[in-house]
Amino acid sequence: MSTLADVAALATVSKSTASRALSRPDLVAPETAARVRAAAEQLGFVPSRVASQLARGRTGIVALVVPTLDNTFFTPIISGAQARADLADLQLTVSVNPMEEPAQLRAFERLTRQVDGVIVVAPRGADELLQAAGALRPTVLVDRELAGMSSIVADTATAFGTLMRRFIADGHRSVAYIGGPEGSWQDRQRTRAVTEAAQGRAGLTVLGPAPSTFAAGVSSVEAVLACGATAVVPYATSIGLGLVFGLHARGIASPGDVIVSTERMVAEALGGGTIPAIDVDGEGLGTAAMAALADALESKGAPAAPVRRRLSVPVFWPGA
Amino acid sequence: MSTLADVAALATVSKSTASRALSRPDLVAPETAARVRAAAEQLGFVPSRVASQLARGRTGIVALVVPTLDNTFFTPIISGAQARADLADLQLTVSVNPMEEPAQLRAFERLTRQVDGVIVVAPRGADELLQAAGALRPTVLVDRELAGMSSIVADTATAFGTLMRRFIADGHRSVAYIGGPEGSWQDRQRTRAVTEAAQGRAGLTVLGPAPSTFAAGVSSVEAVLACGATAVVPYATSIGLGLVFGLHARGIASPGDVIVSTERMVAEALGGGTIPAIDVDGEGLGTAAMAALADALESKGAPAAPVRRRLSVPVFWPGA
DNA sequence: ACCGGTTGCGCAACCGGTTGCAGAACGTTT
DNA sequence: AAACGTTCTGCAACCGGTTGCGCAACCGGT
Repeated sequence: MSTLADVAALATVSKSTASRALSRPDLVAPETAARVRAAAEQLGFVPSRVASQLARGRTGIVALVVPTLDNTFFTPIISGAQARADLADLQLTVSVNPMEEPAQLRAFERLTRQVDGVIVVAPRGADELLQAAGALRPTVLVDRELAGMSSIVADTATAFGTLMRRFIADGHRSVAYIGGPEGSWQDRQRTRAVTEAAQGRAGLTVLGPAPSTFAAGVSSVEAVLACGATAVVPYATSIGLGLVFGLHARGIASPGDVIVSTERMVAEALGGGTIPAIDVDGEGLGTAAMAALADALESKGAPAAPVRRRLSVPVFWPGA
Repeated sequence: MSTLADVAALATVSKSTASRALSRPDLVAPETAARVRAAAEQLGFVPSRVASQLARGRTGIVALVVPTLDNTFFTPIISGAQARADLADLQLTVSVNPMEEPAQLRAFERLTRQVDGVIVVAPRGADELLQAAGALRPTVLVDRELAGMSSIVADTATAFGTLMRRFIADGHRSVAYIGGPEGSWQDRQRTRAVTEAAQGRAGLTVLGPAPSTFAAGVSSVEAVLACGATAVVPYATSIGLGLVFGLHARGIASPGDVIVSTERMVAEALGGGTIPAIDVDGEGLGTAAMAALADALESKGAPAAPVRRRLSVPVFWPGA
């Protein structure tokens, strides 16, 4: 393992010059920079992150907190954040933490002290916990908005409203919305949106709350049939998938007798263009969040005003 | 942010004594240790990980490399590893990297140098890449075996063989195995196992290779019907789920006309005890791998012989 | 020839812990 | 009482980069 000192010696310059040549080449003579670079190359020099972290007083690590990995909604967010982190030369560490109980908050605090900034995906965590979290380090919330904090959310509420209006325009008179987990921020937004859209134009049944699982979808078949809905908008992809499965298992055609909106990719696999779908760009959420965080870390001087972005969510309609 | 020096000053001891009092209390007088601890407490002292990493020459970070997060097979592994890492006081950083192309190997190497050890889940990566990886740092392979390297694998091959034998015993005369992604190590094991199990006892059609996706499952319906199989063992849960969907969509009952084995949880949701299933303990893989790695890191002196564990995979049969 | 202004580089002091080594203080053995 | 062994503590040198500051060389301008 060669160190900066080795490189400096080989290039016959001082450690300081070597350091500058590698990290801020504009501060040294081009010829010198080249010599140092060549020396580094020759020795296979890899700067020690730890040492530079210590010297700079920054870890260069950011944490991404997700409530669980069992939900395919979160994983693309991770990928997106990861990609963007690489760009900003930040190390990403993923931590699974629902942020719902005090013990989890403690774990979160321990984590937080070791990193420069945090991205938190906490659909259900308590407001106060999140607020406390944000006080410690620059923080970006994903898919949730909170006064005074930066956030990146997918505007699924609007998309759900659109779906609802389209269903009604298509002649559906009884529509169901299957709500998400208890306490979900997004669920509140979506419920509001679908309610407003249906207002006086069609019968809307709000089912749930339900966990975002396949099983929950399967077992919601009863309720859906009971309320006589001919179109269903489920909170989560997995719920929708379960529901369609449950319907099929009963010999009910979907799409056909009952139509269930879902997420783009799944709609493709299920019906190839015959099913209404929305396209939530999970990776986009991740990259946007990481970008916002990187910006916040950049402008270390000024605390920077909270960023608040809503990513629009396209709706795909059969035949459109 | 108070430092060790502050603590030492408050406790009127030297930095070295303060350090020892906190990390190796047996080396100082009990009374001193208590005083230092009190001082640390009073100042809310949190030792800087970075500083101690630099001094010790160990980062205390381990990396877990997974090929993708889009596959629910990998996520429990992460959770398991995470939990076990906490126990060993190791930071876990998850990196998404299929380890298939040279560029990815370079990224991997960069990552590797920053950590104490690595857990690699690379179902498809080339042997040489993995071997090269292992040379750099203590490495544990998951779900793949390679000469000279530690590995933890789920013994799905045996489980798949059992499924096959059961199907045959149940009277199925034409059975299909839907293979996994090209180059998958596990796929080779499983193909061998099912082939041996079917040997001369029933017609076996090996389909695939196919990516481990829902869509691939849906589009494998044709092939399954074409070969006249009445029982199917799919490589991945997602493939099986897609297949069942596809069958239902065509009005073919499953279970009924065609039976598809799957993973425990899914079987539960799909048919509640009517479908043969295996139960791969993903978390178990993760914890076992992390445990093995932690051990290897502990015994830094001796390189420690490679550990090779196979976790047995239970098979659930309807009515059993 | 003299001067203010770049430009490029090196010295040395950091960042915040860890640890080998030596010495002080005290107890034990002969 | 001398010699020796423990136990505890402090000094100072690390780990490997980063950066403020000062100095020398060199620039064109007058």
